[in-house]
Amino acid sequence: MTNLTQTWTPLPALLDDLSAIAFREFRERLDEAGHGTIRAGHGCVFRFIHEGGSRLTDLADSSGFTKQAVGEVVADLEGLGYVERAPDPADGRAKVIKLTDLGAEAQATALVIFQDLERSWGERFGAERVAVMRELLEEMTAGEAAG
Amino acid sequence: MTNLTQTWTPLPALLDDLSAIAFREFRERLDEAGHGTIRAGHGCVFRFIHEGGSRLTDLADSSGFTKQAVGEVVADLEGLGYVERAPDPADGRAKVIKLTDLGAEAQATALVIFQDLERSWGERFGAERVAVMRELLEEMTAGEAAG
DNA sequence: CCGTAACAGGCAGGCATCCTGACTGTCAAG
DNA sequence: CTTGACAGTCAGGATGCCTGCCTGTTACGG
Repeated sequence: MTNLTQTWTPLPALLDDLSAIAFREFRERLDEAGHGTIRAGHGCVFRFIHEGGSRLTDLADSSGFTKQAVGEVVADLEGLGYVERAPDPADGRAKVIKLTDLGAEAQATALVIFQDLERSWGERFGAERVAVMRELLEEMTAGEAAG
Repeated sequence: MTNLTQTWTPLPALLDDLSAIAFREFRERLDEAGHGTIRAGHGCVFRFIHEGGSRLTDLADSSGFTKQAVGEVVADLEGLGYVERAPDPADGRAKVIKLTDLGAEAQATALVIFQDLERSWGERFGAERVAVMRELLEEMTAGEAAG
């Protein structure tokens, strides 16, 4: 699974491959935990929502998607009982999107799965090396690592 | 760009973030090289095609997409002049998909860009650490690293 | 040989996920 | 109290992938 001229695989391709493997595993475990209806696209909410609630526009800006796209995700999650929308008392235009108890539980479960997966990788491939990779990834993504 | 509860970002999310940054940079340079019409989805051909030509089914199996999806990509690349389809002399059912000279040139250019990008990352973030990441990624993706 | 299963490829249609554009209602500055 | 900016939503469209079905070819068991 990865070739080009059978010799050398570009790093971005490796990143994608590993990401796909990881997310497949992640969703499997999330399903076992009873949250099988959560899809990858829902991450733009779970990943960026604030403790006290977030506005749609904030989620859109943070995730890089449009308001419409995130709005659809939020409507979906609302129907599934993971978030709820309430009018913002401070601004009549806005609505505050908050995780429900179920949503918070799912988010916490997801966090545990991710942490467990990383720990597991450390055991199999070397905690030191995985730590190096994490640190590097954090640095590179922090400052728009292009170039 | 990357939060969850503002504290810790799952590795798969970091992988995706970096991948997105890298591919954006990649496409920009590929565009400068005169291959701006090549899209991400075309990778399933450029990445897995064999030197002497490949069958559609092989490309589909290697890339993990369906024959129909890859077929569409191949038709697209054929229209752009990057590949050509010829009947397989050994099997009347099959067709051999081969890179044209233009396609080979594009593939080579892409390879150089990826190598250059990786070298550049090494300079900015430490060649040693980037090498560790590459090695780790290769190991993890080689054996279906889940678990 | 021949009939049948397996296979390569392609056509049609569907669905999910994202987008742009246009709109309503609310806020804030003059 | 008018005007411009902004929050959110509705409508429509592009894309990229899928499943289902079909044709033509090959390979194998009788």
